[in-house]
Amino acid sequence: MSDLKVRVDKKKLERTAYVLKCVAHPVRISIIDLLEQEAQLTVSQLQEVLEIEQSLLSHHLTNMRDKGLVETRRQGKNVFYFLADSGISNIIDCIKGCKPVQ
Amino acid sequence: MSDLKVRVDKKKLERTAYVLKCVAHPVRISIIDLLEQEAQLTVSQLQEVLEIEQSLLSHHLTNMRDKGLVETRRQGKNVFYFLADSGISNIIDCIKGCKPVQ
DNA sequence: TTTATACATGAATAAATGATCATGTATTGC
DNA sequence: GCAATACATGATCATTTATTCATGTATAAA
Repeated sequence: MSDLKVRVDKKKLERTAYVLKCVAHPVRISIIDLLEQEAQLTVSQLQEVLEIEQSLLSHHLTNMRDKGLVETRRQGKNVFYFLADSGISNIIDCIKGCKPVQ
Repeated sequence: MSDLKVRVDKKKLERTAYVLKCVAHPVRISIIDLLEQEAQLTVSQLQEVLEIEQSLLSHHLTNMRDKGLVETRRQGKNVFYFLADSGISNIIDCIKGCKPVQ
Protein backbone atom coordinates (compact mmCIF):
# COMPACT_ATOMS: atom_id res chain seq x y z
CA MET A 1 0.00 0.00 0.00
CA SER A 2 2.87 2.35 0.74
CA ASP A 3 4.42 1.66 -2.65
CA LEU A 4 1.18 2.52 -4.36
CA LYS A 5 1.56 4.91 -7.25
CA VAL A 6 -0.07 6.00 -10.48
CA ARG A 7 1.18 3.67 -13.21
CA VAL A 8 0.80 6.21 -15.99
CA ASP A 9 3.30 9.00 -16.37
CA LYS A 10 2.21 12.61 -16.25
CA LYS A 11 2.67 13.33 -19.95
CA LYS A 12 0.57 10.37 -20.98
CA LEU A 13 -2.08 11.20 -18.42
CA GLU A 14 -2.42 14.66 -19.88
CA ARG A 15 -2.45 13.40 -23.43
CA THR A 16 -5.07 10.81 -22.58
CA ALA A 17 -7.29 13.35 -20.89
CA TYR A 18 -6.79 15.72 -23.81
CA VAL A 19 -7.93 13.17 -26.38
CA LEU A 20 -10.77 11.85 -24.24
CA LYS A 21 -12.05 15.36 -23.75
CA CYS A 22 -12.29 15.60 -27.50
CA VAL A 23 -14.35 12.43 -27.73
CA ALA A 24 -16.60 13.52 -24.89
CA HIS A 25 -19.17 15.47 -26.85
CA PRO A 26 -22.44 14.25 -28.38
CA VAL A 27 -21.75 15.73 -31.81
CA ARG A 28 -18.23 14.37 -31.96
CA ILE A 29 -19.31 10.92 -30.81
CA SER A 30 -21.91 11.04 -33.57
CA ILE A 31 -19.27 11.94 -36.12
CA ILE A 32 -17.18 8.97 -35.05
CA ASP A 33 -20.21 6.72 -35.27
CA LEU A 34 -20.96 7.94 -38.80
CA LEU A 35 -17.38 7.50 -39.93
CA GLU A 36 -17.48 3.95 -38.67
CA GLN A 37 -20.34 3.32 -41.06
CA GLU A 38 -19.01 5.19 -44.07
CA ALA A 39 -15.25 5.13 -44.54
CA GLN A 40 -15.23 8.76 -45.53
CA LEU A 41 -17.73 11.59 -45.57
CA THR A 42 -17.73 15.18 -46.72
CA VAL A 43 -18.61 18.03 -44.44
CA SER A 44 -21.86 18.48 -46.34
CA GLN A 45 -22.80 14.85 -45.89
CA LEU A 46 -22.09 15.03 -42.18
CA GLN A 47 -24.02 18.23 -41.94
CA GLU A 48 -27.05 16.73 -43.61
CA VAL A 49 -27.21 13.91 -41.08
CA LEU A 50 -26.28 15.93 -38.02
CA GLU A 51 -28.41 18.95 -38.81
CA ILE A 52 -26.15 21.50 -37.23
CA GLU A 53 -24.70 24.73 -38.54
CA GLN A 54 -21.90 24.40 -41.03
CA SER A 55 -19.46 26.48 -39.07
CA LEU A 56 -20.15 24.65 -35.83
CA LEU A 57 -19.53 21.34 -37.55
CA SER A 58 -16.37 22.70 -39.05
CA HIS A 59 -15.13 23.76 -35.64
CA HIS A 60 -15.79 20.29 -34.27
CA LEU A 61 -14.00 18.68 -37.19
CA THR A 62 -11.02 20.96 -36.86
CA ASN A 63 -10.89 20.12 -33.19
CA MET A 64 -10.93 16.39 -33.91
CA ARG A 65 -8.33 16.78 -36.58
CA ASP A 66 -6.03 18.74 -34.29
CA LYS A 67 -6.20 15.92 -31.78
CA GLY A 68 -5.49 13.23 -34.34
CA LEU A 69 -8.92 11.59 -34.31
CA VAL A 70 -9.70 12.23 -37.96
CA GLU A 71 -7.82 13.04 -41.12
CA THR A 72 -8.84 14.77 -44.32
CA ARG A 73 -8.49 14.46 -48.05
CA ARG A 74 -9.62 17.15 -50.42
CA GLN A 75 -11.25 16.17 -53.68
CA GLY A 76 -12.36 19.06 -55.80
CA LYS A 77 -14.64 21.28 -53.84
CA ASN A 78 -15.22 18.66 -51.19
CA VAL A 79 -13.18 17.72 -48.18
CA PHE A 80 -13.54 14.15 -47.04
CA TYR A 81 -13.07 13.32 -43.40
CA PHE A 82 -12.14 9.86 -42.24
CA LEU A 83 -11.17 8.22 -38.96
CA ALA A 84 -7.48 8.24 -38.23
CA ASP A 85 -6.03 4.87 -37.41
CA SER A 86 -6.10 5.74 -33.77
CA GLY A 87 -8.05 2.96 -32.14
CA ILE A 88 -10.57 5.52 -31.06
CA SER A 89 -13.38 3.34 -32.37
CA ASN A 90 -12.36 0.75 -29.83
CA ILE A 91 -12.94 3.26 -27.11
CA ILE A 92 -16.39 3.95 -28.46
CA ASP A 93 -17.08 0.22 -28.54
CA CYS A 94 -15.92 -0.13 -24.96
CA ILE A 95 -18.18 2.69 -23.98
CA LYS A 96 -21.11 1.00 -25.62
CA GLY A 97 -20.52 -2.02 -23.40
CA CYS A 98 -20.25 0.19 -20.38
CA LYS A 99 -22.95 0.20 -17.69
CA PRO A 100 -23.29 3.80 -16.59
CA VAL A 101 -23.51 4.80 -20.15
CA GLN A 102 -26.56 2.80 -21.01
CA MET B 1 -25.54 6.73 -48.04
CA SER B 2 -28.89 8.43 -47.98
CA ASP B 3 -30.06 6.16 -45.17
CA LEU B 4 -27.03 7.02 -43.12
CA LYS B 5 -27.79 7.95 -39.55
CA VAL B 6 -26.32 8.07 -36.08
CA ARG B 7 -26.87 4.65 -34.52
CA VAL B 8 -26.97 5.95 -30.97
CA ASP B 9 -30.02 7.74 -29.66
CA LYS B 10 -29.75 11.26 -28.35
CA LYS B 11 -30.22 10.39 -24.68
CA LYS B 12 -27.46 7.83 -24.77
CA LEU B 13 -25.19 10.15 -26.70
CA GLU B 14 -25.55 12.76 -24.02
CA ARG B 15 -25.09 10.27 -21.22
CA THR B 16 -21.99 8.87 -22.91
CA ALA B 17 -20.46 12.29 -23.38
CA TYR B 18 -21.34 13.17 -19.81
CA VAL B 19 -19.55 10.16 -18.38
CA LEU B 20 -16.59 10.43 -20.72
CA LYS B 21 -16.15 14.05 -19.77
CA CYS B 22 -15.79 12.87 -16.21
CA VAL B 23 -13.08 10.40 -17.12
CA ALA B 24 -11.27 12.99 -19.21
CA HIS B 25 -9.12 14.55 -16.51
CA PRO B 26 -5.60 13.61 -15.41
CA VAL B 27 -6.44 13.47 -11.73
CA ARG B 28 -9.55 11.39 -12.29
CA ILE B 29 -7.77 8.98 -14.61
CA SER B 30 -5.14 8.64 -11.90
CA ILE B 31 -7.80 7.85 -9.33
CA ILE B 32 -9.21 5.12 -11.56
CA ASP B 33 -5.72 3.71 -12.05
CA LEU B 34 -5.11 3.63 -8.30
CA LEU B 35 -8.45 1.96 -7.60
CA GLU B 36 -7.59 -0.70 -10.13
CA GLN B 37 -4.55 -1.53 -8.03
CA GLU B 38 -6.17 -1.32 -4.61
CA ALA B 39 -9.77 -2.41 -4.37
CA GLN B 40 -10.60 0.48 -2.07
CA LEU B 41 -8.81 3.55 -0.82
CA THR B 42 -9.60 6.31 1.63
CA VAL B 43 -9.49 9.95 0.65
CA SER B 44 -6.36 10.37 2.75
CA GLN B 45 -4.62 7.51 0.99
CA LEU B 46 -5.51 8.92 -2.40
CA GLN B 47 -4.39 12.34 -1.30
CA GLU B 48 -1.04 11.03 -0.18
CA VAL B 49 -0.34 9.52 -3.59
CA LEU B 50 -1.83 12.29 -5.69
CA GLU B 51 -0.41 15.17 -3.70
CA ILE B 52 -3.27 17.56 -4.28
CA GLU B 53 -5.38 19.60 -1.91
CA GLN B 54 -7.92 17.70 0.13
CA SER B 55 -10.86 19.76 -1.02
CA LEU B 56 -9.91 19.52 -4.66
CA LEU B 57 -9.65 15.76 -4.38
CA SER B 58 -12.98 15.66 -2.63
CA HIS B 59 -14.58 17.64 -5.43
CA HIS B 60 -13.19 15.23 -7.99
CA LEU B 61 -14.43 12.25 -6.01
CA THR B 62 -17.88 13.73 -5.59
CA ASN B 63 -17.95 14.38 -9.31
CA MET B 64 -17.02 10.77 -10.09
CA ARG B 65 -19.54 9.49 -7.60
CA ASP B 66 -22.31 11.60 -9.06
CA LYS B 67 -21.61 10.09 -12.44
CA GLY B 68 -21.55 6.55 -11.16
CA LEU B 69 -17.85 5.86 -11.64
CA VAL B 70 -17.09 5.22 -7.99
CA GLU B 71 -18.97 4.30 -4.87
CA THR B 72 -18.24 4.85 -1.20
CA ARG B 73 -18.36 3.05 2.10
CA ARG B 74 -17.79 4.80 5.38
CA GLN B 75 -15.83 3.04 8.08
CA GLY B 76 -15.37 5.08 11.20
CA LYS B 77 -13.73 8.34 10.35
CA ASN B 78 -12.66 7.13 6.95
CA VAL B 79 -14.54 6.99 3.72
CA PHE B 80 -13.43 4.31 1.32
CA TYR B 81 -13.83 4.84 -2.39
CA PHE B 82 -14.00 1.99 -4.85
CA LEU B 83 -14.70 1.56 -8.52
CA ALA B 84 -18.31 1.04 -9.39
CA ASP B 85 -18.99 -2.00 -11.51
CA SER B 86 -19.27 0.20 -14.53
CA GLY B 87 -16.79 -1.22 -17.01
CA ILE B 88 -14.99 2.08 -16.90
CA SER B 89 -11.69 0.26 -16.39
CA ASN B 90 -12.22 -1.30 -19.79
CA ILE B 91 -12.35 2.13 -21.29
CA ILE B 92 -9.09 3.02 -19.63
CA ASP B 93 -7.55 -0.20 -20.95
CA CYS B 94 -8.78 0.62 -24.45
CA ILE B 95 -7.27 4.03 -24.14
CA LYS B 96 -3.95 2.56 -23.13
CA GLY B 97 -3.92 0.60 -26.37
CA CYS B 98 -4.84 3.68 -28.34
CA LYS B 99 -2.34 5.31 -30.66
CA PRO B 100 -2.87 9.06 -30.28
CA VAL B 101 -2.73 8.61 -26.59
CA GLN B 102 0.72 7.18 -26.42
C1' DT C 1 -13.58 36.66 -64.53
C1' DT C 2 -17.61 36.44 -62.12
C1' DT C 3 -20.64 33.41 -59.52
C1' DA C 4 -21.77 29.54 -56.85
C1' DT C 5 -20.49 25.87 -53.87
C1' DA C 6 -17.94 23.83 -50.12
C1' DC C 7 -15.48 24.55 -46.34
C1' DA C 8 -12.48 27.22 -42.77
C1' DT C 9 -11.44 30.82 -39.59
C1' DG C 10 -11.68 34.53 -36.16
C1' DA C 11 -13.97 37.37 -32.93
C1' DA C 12 -17.35 37.67 -29.55
C1' DT C 13 -20.22 35.72 -26.20
C1' DA C 14 -22.22 32.15 -23.29
C1' DA C 15 -21.79 28.26 -20.55
C1' DA C 16 -19.33 24.63 -18.30
C1' DT C 17 -15.36 23.16 -15.69
C1' DG C 18 -11.38 23.55 -12.58
C1' DA C 19 -9.03 25.34 -8.55
C1' DT C 20 -8.85 27.71 -4.19
C1' DC C 21 -10.37 29.19 0.16
C1' DA C 22 -13.14 29.21 4.00
C1' DT C 23 -16.18 26.74 6.56
C1' DG C 24 -19.24 22.79 7.79
C1' DT C 25 -20.25 17.98 9.37
C1' DA C 26 -19.35 13.22 11.10
C1' DT C 27 -16.74 10.26 13.96
C1' DT C 28 -13.55 9.08 17.51
C1' DG C 29 -10.98 9.53 21.73
C1' DC C 30 -9.99 12.13 25.73
C1' DG D 1 -18.55 18.10 26.37
C1' DC D 2 -14.21 19.34 23.75
C1' DA D 3 -10.52 18.64 20.62
C1' DA D 4 -8.66 16.23 16.74
C1' DT D 5 -9.07 13.76 12.51
C1' DA D 6 -11.22 12.79 8.09
C1' DC D 7 -13.95 14.32 4.70
C1' DA D 8 -17.64 17.38 2.29
C1' DT D 9 -19.61 21.59 0.68
C1' DG D 10 -20.37 26.28 -1.04
C1' DA D 11 -18.85 30.58 -2.85
C1' DT D 12 -15.77 32.70 -5.78
C1' DC D 13 -12.65 33.32 -9.45
C1' DA D 14 -9.98 31.71 -13.43
C1' DT D 15 -9.78 28.98 -17.38
C1' DT D 16 -11.65 26.16 -21.02
C1' DT D 17 -15.04 24.85 -24.09
C1' DA D 18 -19.24 25.55 -26.97
C1' DT D 19 -21.95 28.29 -29.98
C1' DT D 20 -22.99 31.93 -33.11
C1' DC D 21 -22.14 35.24 -36.56
C1' DA D 22 -19.64 37.39 -39.96
C1' DT D 23 -16.28 36.87 -43.18
C1' DG D 24 -12.49 34.54 -45.74
C1' DT D 25 -10.46 31.07 -49.01
C1' DA D 26 -10.33 27.30 -52.47
C1' DT D 27 -12.29 25.03 -56.35
C1' DA D 28 -15.17 24.56 -60.22
C1' DA D 29 -18.32 25.81 -63.68
C1' DA D 30 -20.53 29.17 -66.53
